[in-house]
Amino acid sequence: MGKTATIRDVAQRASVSTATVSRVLNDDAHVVEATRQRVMDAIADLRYSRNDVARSLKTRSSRIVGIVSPELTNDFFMGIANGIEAALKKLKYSVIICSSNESRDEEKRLLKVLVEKAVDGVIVIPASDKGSHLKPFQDAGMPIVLADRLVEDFEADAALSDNFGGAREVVAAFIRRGARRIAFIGGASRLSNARERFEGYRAALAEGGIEEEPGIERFGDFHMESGRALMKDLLGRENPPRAFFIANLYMHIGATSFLLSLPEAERRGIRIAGFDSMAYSPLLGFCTLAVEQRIAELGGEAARLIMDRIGKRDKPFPEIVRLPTRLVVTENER
Amino acid sequence: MGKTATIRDVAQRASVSTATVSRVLNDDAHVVEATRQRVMDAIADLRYSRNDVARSLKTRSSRIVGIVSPELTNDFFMGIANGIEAALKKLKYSVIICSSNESRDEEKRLLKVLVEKAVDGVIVIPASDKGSHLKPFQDAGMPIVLADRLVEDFEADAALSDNFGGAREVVAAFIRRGARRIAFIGGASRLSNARERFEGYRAALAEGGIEEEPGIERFGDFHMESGRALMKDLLGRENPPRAFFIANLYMHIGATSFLLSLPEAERRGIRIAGFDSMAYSPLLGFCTLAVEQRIAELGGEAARLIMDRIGKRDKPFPEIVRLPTRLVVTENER
DNA sequence: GCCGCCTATGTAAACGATTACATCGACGGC
DNA sequence: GCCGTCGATGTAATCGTTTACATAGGCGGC
Repeated sequence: MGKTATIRDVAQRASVSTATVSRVLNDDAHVVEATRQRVMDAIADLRYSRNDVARSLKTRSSRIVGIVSPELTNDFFMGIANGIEAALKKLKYSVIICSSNESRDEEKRLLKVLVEKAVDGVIVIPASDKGSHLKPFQDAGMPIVLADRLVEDFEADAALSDNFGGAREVVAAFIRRGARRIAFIGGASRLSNARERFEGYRAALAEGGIEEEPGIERFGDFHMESGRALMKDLLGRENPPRAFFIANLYMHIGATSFLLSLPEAERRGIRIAGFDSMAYSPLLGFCTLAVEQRIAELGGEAARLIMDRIGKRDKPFPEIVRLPTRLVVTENER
Repeated sequence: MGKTATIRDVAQRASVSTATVSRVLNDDAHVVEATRQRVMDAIADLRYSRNDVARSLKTRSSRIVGIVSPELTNDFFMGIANGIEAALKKLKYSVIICSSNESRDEEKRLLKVLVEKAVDGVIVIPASDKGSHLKPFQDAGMPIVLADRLVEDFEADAALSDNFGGAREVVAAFIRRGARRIAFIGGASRLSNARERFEGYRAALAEGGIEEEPGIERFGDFHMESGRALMKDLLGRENPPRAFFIANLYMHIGATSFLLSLPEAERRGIRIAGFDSMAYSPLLGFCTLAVEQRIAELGGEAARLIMDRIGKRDKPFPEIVRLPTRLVVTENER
């Protein structure tokens, strides 16, 4: 198990200089076919594999983009990561995916690590509604792109879903299908996309001529437990609603699991319009409508944005991309 | 936006040599407190950040471990990745997570990329039951650890669940709770963990004095669609079983979603024992029992194995770790 | 007071690639 | 036949660290 071969070994074996080897490695023109072939043979013989670390040092480009996600075990975030990875693969870029565990401090620490690793850029799915801790990195020249949501005190390119439009569309469709009194369950309105979805809901109500009823609007935190608690809460009040718009998938799961714990009679006739659908959505028995985000495309756009920003670091203004959502009539309704 | 500061700039500003700066950066002893302080100040003043690429080049260690997973959008695999990341973080290691998209060729390509990136080791969750394409990398000196399952034609350290024991335990419990005629739905028996789970099921039947009935044993491919189809198939036969052991979560979801599409009367009394549980498991309404894998620990063990292997590359034999599972009585049963 | 040793620090050579610049033929135009 | 040009290849500096080795005080023992 000798040391791995270097470009010098290859050069020697092919009787050329390292410059020439490097040229064939990088598909440079200006190298005649015969030479190229000799080099290729030497590479194969020696099982040479280029050392990208050395390459990165010299070229000051690691061809790596960092992704910081609040969680790893979340199909929505990983769907975005997937979209990013697929898009970047074509450009021979790789991706380092890190979990901030929904902590702002960890997010900051990860940025520091990624800077040390000399990634060419970072795509952040923010863990909170704050962004000030990202600023120093951006100021130091690190390209940063936001995905899924915006944050306070920080401006950057961003790839987002049209949360407002999606919510409005699904609630409007819900109304067309006869729902009148529609409760809202969603994330804290301090978070950009939660707020946008809530506003979309309100817009649809207004356009449908339905009076808003603040008593049946509940805000939680994007987690199952929260969805479960809010559903319980709403059903526990006097004259409970029977139709719900639940603006987040995990809250939707939690709410549904609460419904399943009720006696058959109590839950009959309950209908839900949701946001997002995933592999396990067929299990969401009360769901009749949902809007899907174009998750992979969202990742693809984030990838495009980061590459643009890497390419020309002084693009004047942040570019915000809004992806349309898609209305889905759930099978469950039939 | 000047160039970022280097160790030389820091050295100059602190009036020491680069060697000394490097020493304080690496917590080397042999540097007196006053000097250390001066260096720290210079680092802060210049907002110096170490260039890990150069460090890696010199030390021949990138402090990065690659993870190759068949999918990103899969909470089970990402749970493992999470466990790995958490364990490695303590050792100042980072992680590159890549998706092989369940393709062996892509798996191979990723290994090549990771070798170029000079990762210190790779943890592979195999995309198939074949492993021969991993051998050349191992032979070339790359530490490789398997997670979740074993493969043919390739020997390496591995972190696995006790699939046999887990399946046996849950099926035995199922029998104790009155199930007699238990159908099997699982992955192709060519895959190591699918086979092990099937054998666990058979063992439990044998121990419970229940005769095996090959007609109600079905093998699919670990996906929702497959679970759905097999459930449909089993229920479509004459004298269909009412109790099922479904040896994989996604098949379980698929099977459940088929049940939900049936009229109430037809699905009444059906009971399922499952493998794994996740955030959305409360939605699996027919499930009464499940075994949980210790997913995070599995990742932690994989991390330990890879670090061991990185430390002493010539450990004689592959080490196989089997993690116990945990029986869970599902809320749904109450 | 000298010697040896130990501790803090400096010097400079790597690590393995890329690439600006130099070189060297060959070839075509006149 | 000479010169200019251009295409293929080589030479060697460089990227930012780490680290083996050198050095230089300082101090204790005798």
